[in-house]
Amino acid sequence: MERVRFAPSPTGYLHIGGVRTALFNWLWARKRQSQGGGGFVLRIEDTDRERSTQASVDVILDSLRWLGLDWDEGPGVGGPSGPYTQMERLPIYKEYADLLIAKSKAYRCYCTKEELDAQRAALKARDPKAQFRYPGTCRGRTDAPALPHVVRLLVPETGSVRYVDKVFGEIVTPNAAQQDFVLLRSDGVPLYNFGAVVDDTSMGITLVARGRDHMVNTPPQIMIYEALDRPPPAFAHLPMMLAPNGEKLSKRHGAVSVTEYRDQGYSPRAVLNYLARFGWSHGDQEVFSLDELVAAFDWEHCNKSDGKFDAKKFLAINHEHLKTPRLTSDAEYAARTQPFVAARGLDVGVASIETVVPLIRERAVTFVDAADRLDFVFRDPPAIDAAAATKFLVPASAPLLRQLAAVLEPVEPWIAAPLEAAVNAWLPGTGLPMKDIAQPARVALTGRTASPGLFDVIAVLGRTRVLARLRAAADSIG
RNA sequence: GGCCCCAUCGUCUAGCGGUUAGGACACCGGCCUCUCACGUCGGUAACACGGGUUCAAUUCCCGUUGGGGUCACCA
Repeated sequence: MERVRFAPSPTGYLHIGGVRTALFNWLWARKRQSQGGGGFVLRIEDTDRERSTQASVDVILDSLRWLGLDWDEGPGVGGPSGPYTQMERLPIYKEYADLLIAKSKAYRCYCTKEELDAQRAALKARDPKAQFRYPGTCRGRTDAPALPHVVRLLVPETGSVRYVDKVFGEIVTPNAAQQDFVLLRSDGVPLYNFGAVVDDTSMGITLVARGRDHMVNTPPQIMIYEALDRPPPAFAHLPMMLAPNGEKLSKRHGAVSVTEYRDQGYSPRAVLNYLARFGWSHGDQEVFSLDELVAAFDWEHCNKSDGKFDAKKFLAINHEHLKTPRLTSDAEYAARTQPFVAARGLDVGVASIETVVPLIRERAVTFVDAADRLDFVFRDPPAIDAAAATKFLVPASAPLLRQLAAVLEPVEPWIAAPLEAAVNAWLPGTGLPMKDIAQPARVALTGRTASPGLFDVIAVLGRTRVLARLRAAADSIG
């Protein structure tokens, strides 16, 4: 059984790059699950007590839930390998550290941070280019567990660590590049590499997939597995998602937290679709449902080179998902749009919205955009755009709007085709082209110069409101 | 600087020795048309450079250049 995990640090919002890591793991777990066995574990790595907060844990869990990335084990759902929060696992790390010390694979170090900082500074002063490595001061020192100490791994001076990355292939790193790094801090809290290894091995993780920025952590982690006499999991590193200018993607480059995209009216599956296609491909296919992603995902087609985030393409993918009923049903579309309609001060139920989704499906690029385009349907009287009125609600159009109202009034049934037929029958007598009547009518009915097709608008609004709006507009012209 | 990684249109990518180097987004035109979209047709646009290997390199190897990651009692 393949077991993967996502192990975020609760030090802020869930970053879009983090979502991609979670997604790839999740996709793999779900794919394996469909093939017989797969598990997705969520673990909170909160050992950085300075920056970790419960609020952040909540945001991360909410974000994952919104995205639909459910976990089989972890916070909220439990599981046999808990607890799933590192600060609740301190005894386990101590147990593993003691084991390593007993096996002489690790040792207690009594050097203080101040002493080490001083050594680092001294070296830097002597040779600015030199790289400080812990000199192994406490390697042979008499053990005194009662004294304050950290636990360091005894790293071999020679040799190298080799592993085969699922996306990068064979990676060889000389041991000389490592030092006797710290496993456990003096307060008993593990450092990242040790905590990750102890958790991954004790939770039965078989594949670790994470960002390429973690690739440098893999050799030391493998050393820990070896010291523990535990088989290391497989590793897969994902290329990084950079900002358009090649820098690390951060707040100053625009929205990077999942919640922002949620609030901007993105579809969670569009977010996942864009992220999945970033660093991974499946022939020429660009648009995927979640099921298609699960079925198609593999490590072989993961890319090795870093990429740059493209907000425009992201938006285009979102538009694609909103356009396609197969990817976003009317019901879901309405449910996701409703909060944004409500935010505009319109008290409208999901059911009412659902009936008009077809009107704006091809046009709206986000659910926020959808709410905006639907405003005229639910606001009565409609908000008339001043510029639109100045341009089209001119004296000459007043009689036309009244005539149009008269032409439409008796139409039966009140649906697009006969309504359009009625107007087409009337039009020749006016000697005007359709656009000369359509634009003033559009502004009168929707308040804007751009809207869904005029006859769809007329049909949806209903006889009463159409006649009222046309006549009100004509009256307003004076 | 040490160690590690990467390199196809502006961007995301297909390609796994022989292709008119394909798709998508973006951009620019045409068509459709009651507006805006959608749709559709077409266009501009890429193998970083230098050596090898080979009958043949975008593809394999080496180097150069460029870019990135990381060097903590952060993760």
